[in-house]
Amino acid sequence: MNIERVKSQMRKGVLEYCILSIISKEEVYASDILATLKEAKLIVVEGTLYPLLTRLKNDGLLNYRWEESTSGPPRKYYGLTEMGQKFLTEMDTTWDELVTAVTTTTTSKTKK
Amino acid sequence: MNIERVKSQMRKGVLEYCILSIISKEEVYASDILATLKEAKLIVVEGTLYPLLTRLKNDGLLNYRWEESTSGPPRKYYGLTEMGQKFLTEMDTTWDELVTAVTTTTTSKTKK
DNA sequence: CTAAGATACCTTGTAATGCAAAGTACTGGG
DNA sequence: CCCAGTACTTTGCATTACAAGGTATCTTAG
Repeated sequence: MNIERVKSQMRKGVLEYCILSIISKEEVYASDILATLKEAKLIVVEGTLYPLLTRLKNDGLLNYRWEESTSGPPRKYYGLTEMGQKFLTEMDTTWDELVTAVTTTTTSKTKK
Repeated sequence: MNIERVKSQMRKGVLEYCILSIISKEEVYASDILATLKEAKLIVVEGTLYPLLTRLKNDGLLNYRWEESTSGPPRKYYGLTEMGQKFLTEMDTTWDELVTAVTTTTTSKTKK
């Protein structure tokens, strides 16, 4: 047990949320997402992101289009589907509730 | 993919944190913890909690003492060890950082 | 044309762990 | 003695983040 494992653990729970949120702002491809997450100190590696994007796409939350690049192979630009947007809204609520729940738990007075 | 799975997913990440926090306030036994989490809308079941408590104990973050009950089998009352308290402090920081990171990610303007 | 390097996407194997469900054990009432 | 209630434990399964390695495309240098 170490603090790194805990951080990773906490990250897991909000990864999908953050990714959907990033994609909702503009069409991006994998490296953009990695960069944005890194900026926010949410470290994620390729091996985590790609399968996750595929999963979200298979669930109908995302779609993508290929776009040529001037410096390498074509990229998959992801966008939110209507369903994805609806889902993101629900996740906003879920996140708020979680923050409230944690705050309650970690700050409430002893009862008895 | 459904919103319930996402909630469950998010919950996972903060479970240990919340449990340590609850125990830090007073010595409690499993059912107390379940009740407190339930109040905060963090649904957890026995099969999740018990192994987790055992893990935290094996990691030296918790200790416990048996206490007789007037209405059933004896109870394990858990308390934080010194190491557990230190760990909890780190988790406080980790949680704050995560909230900041998510807030940043989900509210930041489009860059480019 | 070829080789090398950069970029981008994908796959495989592993370990961790939340959860459902079932099991064990202690207590007191009828 | 049996049953209901309480408390703790165990087993099997499914999910999934991550590390590591693989494949494919494009550009540039020679």
